[in-house]
Amino acid sequence: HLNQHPMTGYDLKKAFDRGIGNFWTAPQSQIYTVLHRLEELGCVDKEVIHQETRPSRKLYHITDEGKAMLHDWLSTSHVPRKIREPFLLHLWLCGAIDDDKVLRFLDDTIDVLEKHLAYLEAIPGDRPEKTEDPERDRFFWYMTLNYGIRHTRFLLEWTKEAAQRVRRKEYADGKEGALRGVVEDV
Amino acid sequence: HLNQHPMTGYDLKKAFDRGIGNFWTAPQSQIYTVLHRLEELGCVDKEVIHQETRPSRKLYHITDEGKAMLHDWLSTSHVPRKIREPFLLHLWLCGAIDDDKVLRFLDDTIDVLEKHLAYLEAIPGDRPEKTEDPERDRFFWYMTLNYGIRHTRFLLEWTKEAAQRVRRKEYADGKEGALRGVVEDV
DNA sequence: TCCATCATGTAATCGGTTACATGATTCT
DNA sequence: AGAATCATGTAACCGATTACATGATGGA
Repeated sequence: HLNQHPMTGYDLKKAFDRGIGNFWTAPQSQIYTVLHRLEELGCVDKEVIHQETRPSRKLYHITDEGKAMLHDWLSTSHVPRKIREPFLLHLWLCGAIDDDKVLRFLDDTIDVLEKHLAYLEAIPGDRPEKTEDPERDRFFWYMTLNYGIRHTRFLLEWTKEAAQRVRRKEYADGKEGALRGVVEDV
Repeated sequence: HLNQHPMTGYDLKKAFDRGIGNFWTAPQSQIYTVLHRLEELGCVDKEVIHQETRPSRKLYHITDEGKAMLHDWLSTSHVPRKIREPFLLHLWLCGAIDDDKVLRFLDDTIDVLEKHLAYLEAIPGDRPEKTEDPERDRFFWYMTLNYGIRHTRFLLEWTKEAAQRVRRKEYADGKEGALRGVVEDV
């Protein structure tokens, strides 16, 4: 982001939205507060450009310190062991409700996922706003989209299978049921 | 949870940890504050049982109102469209660093995922603490574990593929590269 | 003797979200 | 005429996390 060129909070917000806006949006107020925080930490320098008619633009330049921190953060993985997914909580609590409610929930989920998948798949890989970016950047943008699509597909498949099992009432067969495809076919 | 039998905060914490502790843990303080909140909302009734030697236990019983709310929440899906995954942010920002750093990140991620997968796969499907639960509850517990494992497998596969692509420097071929398996084979 | 179990809370902090507030310019 | 773009911020709130605080009992 501002590793390449200095940016204002406003620019940053736009870049963010266009970049991973499909998976993550940050409110504009947060951008500004984070930018202030980064400034205090010495990660960025502020350059104020006065304007007559509008609020003065604040161009933020990344400092060497900021660069170091960024690179540091980027070169190690940050995969959480605990995936705080409401979906899992939901699933776990399904013991408390009866089958048709569970199925309503699962079918509802399938529906949402299908719509979302369709939406993601409809995003053109060569959208015009992207074409001005350097090839390598575009590649990583593609990768995030690819991830999103594949992930949603995975979710969809899994949920469909789960719904099948509930429909067929395959509760009893622990390993042979819920864990099928987990224990045996490794 | 306390839909079946009344529980204390302490019990609830344990049930929670044993239930979906692998994917979600809540600090003990949160349990208590949420319980207080639920009481104010009229979702639970408190029964105080005095004890000489210890703090008095507070048994919480779910009310009809609470039951209704729970069932309501459980029978509709809550899949977030925005999956605020740090991983995606990370991936997107990879444009800012060079290939070996990207690969270090991806390999690191693969490593973490492999360890995590091994951990999840080592969890016995018939752990003793579970066997006292009713069959149907156990089924849903299995399902959460199943989800966790399959999800981690998906992540692992995807990340390995991604690392391959970076290693082979397949940046250029947008659709044919990053989106392979997305655009064509639908 | 030391650790785990039982059993409850409060206080401080922190990051994120929503809502509020302003105001000129340019495109439709 | 009305919407979108440019451009910044503050304030209130809310949920989650961490740390602090207590203290008996029973087993290794």
